[in-house]
Amino acid sequence: MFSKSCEYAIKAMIFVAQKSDESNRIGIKEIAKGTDAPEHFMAKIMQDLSRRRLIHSVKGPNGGFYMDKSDLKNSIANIVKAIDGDVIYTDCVLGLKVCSEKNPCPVHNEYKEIKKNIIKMIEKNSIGDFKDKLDSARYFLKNNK
Amino acid sequence: MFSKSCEYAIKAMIFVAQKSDESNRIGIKEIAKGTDAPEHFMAKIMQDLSRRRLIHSVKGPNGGFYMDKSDLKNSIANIVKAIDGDVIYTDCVLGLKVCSEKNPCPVHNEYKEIKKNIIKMIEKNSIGDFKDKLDSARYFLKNNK
DNA sequence: TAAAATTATGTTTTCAAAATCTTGTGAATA
DNA sequence: TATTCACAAGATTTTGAAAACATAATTTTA
Ligand code: FES
Ligand code: FES
Repeated sequence: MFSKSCEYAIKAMIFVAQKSDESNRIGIKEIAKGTDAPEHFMAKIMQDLSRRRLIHSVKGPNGGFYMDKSDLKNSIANIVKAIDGDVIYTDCVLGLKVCSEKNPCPVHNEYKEIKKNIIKMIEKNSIGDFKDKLDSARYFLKNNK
Repeated sequence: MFSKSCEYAIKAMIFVAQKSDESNRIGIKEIAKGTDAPEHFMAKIMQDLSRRRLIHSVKGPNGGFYMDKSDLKNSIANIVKAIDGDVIYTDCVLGLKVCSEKNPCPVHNEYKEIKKNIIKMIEKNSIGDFKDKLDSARYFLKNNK
């Protein structure tokens, strides 16, 4: 559904949202550990997110990543679009070039509703909402060992 | 959502269902053309489907692939399971090792419902149903040019 | 023997991951 | 105050593996 990069990106965003604030940044190593992601690969993803201004970063000693109030308002959809583009919005489940009413694949009508729900899922919840969820300690970003 | 192989497999099954019967087989070339798939890649997929008895094949002159009555009863889910395994049934949308109620990712509850619908979509419709849809000529296996 | 699937093997492309090099920043210090 | 140094992100390149696609040889059978 999402690319590996995108999965890591979402987890990283939620992780940073929970663990950091304006004056308390968090480094790439911790982010990688906290999300079960390979460090170098995660570093690259964080660059993308930062370049696209979905997250703030500070270089140098005591530097790291953090999210401010407005960052917390971003939806999962914004992350997905930044990393994977709009494939989720335009893809046909059977791989036709475009998904459309004019040239629908046999599964189109069934899939249409599912797609709607997927989009709702990623658009209605903001990073901030997920931060709260994680705080409640009933949700996880990695498997318990 | 599905692998490329799986997309091709589903299209091929629907195509053969529509175009063939017991005494009227259809060759790999036609299947590839009719589904916009690379011929040799599709050949391999057809082998898989045939080995797993989701479709019948006959070698030699006038040979080819065809589906009998019982083949038509297969659901899309059977194809998906044959090609992609059960990832659709077990995967976590954020890539956790396992999707479970005990160790849910932040999106688990939202995704749970979507997953249910996806499974319903692939289980409730049989290949035969899609054959009828295609016959109605309002659905397509490839893009109109 | 010719037509067709089957099998085996090879190549290319894409994606995930790792490594390395560059740039910017804060703090110590002379 | 200017210099330097270490720390941390940013950017680029390389490697690895898997998926997608292609070629060729083999078997089966009308
Ligand atoms: S055309 Fe296939 S999902 Fe819309
Ligand atoms: S744990 Fe992530 S979808 Fe169920």
